[in-house]
Amino acid sequence: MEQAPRRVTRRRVRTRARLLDAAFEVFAAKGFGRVSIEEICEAAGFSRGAFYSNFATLDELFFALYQERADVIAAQVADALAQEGPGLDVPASVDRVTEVLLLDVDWLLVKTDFLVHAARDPDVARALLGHRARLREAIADRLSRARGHTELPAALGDVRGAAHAVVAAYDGVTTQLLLDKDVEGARVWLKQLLTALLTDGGSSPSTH
Amino acid sequence: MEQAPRRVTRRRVRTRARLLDAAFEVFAAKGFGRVSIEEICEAAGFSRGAFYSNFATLDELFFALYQERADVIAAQVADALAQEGPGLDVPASVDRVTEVLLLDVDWLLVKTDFLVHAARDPDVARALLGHRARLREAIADRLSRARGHTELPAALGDVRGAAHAVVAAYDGVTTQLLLDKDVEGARVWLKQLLTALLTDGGSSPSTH
DNA sequence: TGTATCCGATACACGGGTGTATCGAAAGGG
DNA sequence: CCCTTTCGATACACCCGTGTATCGGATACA
Repeated sequence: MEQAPRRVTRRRVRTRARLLDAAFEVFAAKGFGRVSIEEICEAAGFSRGAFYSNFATLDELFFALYQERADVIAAQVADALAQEGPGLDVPASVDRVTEVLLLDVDWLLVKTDFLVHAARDPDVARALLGHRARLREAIADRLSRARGHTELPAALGDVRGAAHAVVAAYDGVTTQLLLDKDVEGARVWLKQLLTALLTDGGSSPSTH
Repeated sequence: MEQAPRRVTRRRVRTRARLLDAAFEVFAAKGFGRVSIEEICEAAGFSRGAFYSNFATLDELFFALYQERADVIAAQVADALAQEGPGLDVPASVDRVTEVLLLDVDWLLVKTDFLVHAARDPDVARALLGHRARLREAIADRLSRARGHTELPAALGDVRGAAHAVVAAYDGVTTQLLLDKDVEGARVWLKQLLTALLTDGGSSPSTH
């Protein structure tokens, strides 16, 4: 298993990275499924030989691409959640997280392509589900640490239920954003939705 | 403009319908973008000539397919919302609507494909946005008719905001459903989310 | 039933993407 | 500084899907 190359190469990682970056651009522009291997190589300034030397199939590249970027985003979110001491109020965290998320529409496009892809491939679906589960867990942790400062409404059950709701709200807002491309609107709307879900009674922040 | 055929044909509509049905199956199975015109024709039992006689491009067929099915679903939802007199409580409507929605995972697959497609084509996006706006309007109507029986939490602003939230919740639940394929779970979860959003304080229905 | 029209099947030419095999050049160890 | 190893470019054979033009059978109307 794993016939590793003897010398751990160096330019290899560079070209691999360039391929992934180019793939991101092309995927965002045309959508996975309407993209050929050639296009990606051309965008990266390589020939197809470079591709086949680094990946076996387009799916494999797509998976690597998603994993890479998703990990970065996840780290950013974790950062935003972990900042400040164990017990700040939820609204502040909401603000900070919504600032981090929903930034890059291109990423959302690729992400949704990946979702659609995963929906038809059980293995990929498992991976994505795992990723989402980890995200929910981080959110649940944050929420439980905020207990006492802001009590959650009981409607969603325990903290994990609330985390689930947060993710659902995020996905819902994403869907609309993909169509109207209104990032700022999506941000305030997400903030509103989250505070409505997470704070009991949900005192409207825009009812000044 | 519109060079209409003299005689309004008859078998034409039959083959067109068969093509659309076949397209739905193939799209659901493989995803738009990984489907060739030939595949659809083969699945429908036709040759490519039939296709080009009825549609100019795959996109056109996809649009027609979406419009057709979406209209059916929209009518079903409107039905479910319009049933019973002007002022029943919201939870009952929630029950009935969640019963209608989230039934067919294949439809969700195609629908999401269409979303991804629309996200990259402004014209299609406009159409989809219009469809969603009409849906929100129907929901808002229903909610305003229920005023007094169940007061909404103020966090979402007016009734239109609440309708927006309902759609977002639906989209969010859909995303998860695409991955875990757990229709019953999604239904329960959507019901829970909606009641949490729409009833003040959101008394949990499972906290007997 | 005849007949003008329509519809879908067939044939053809073409472009483009795929995967593999081979080779020259870069990279890094000794 | 040489020399082995690795990487990516090039070339080749191939398949598949597209779009169009043409034709024969089906269809609807008189």
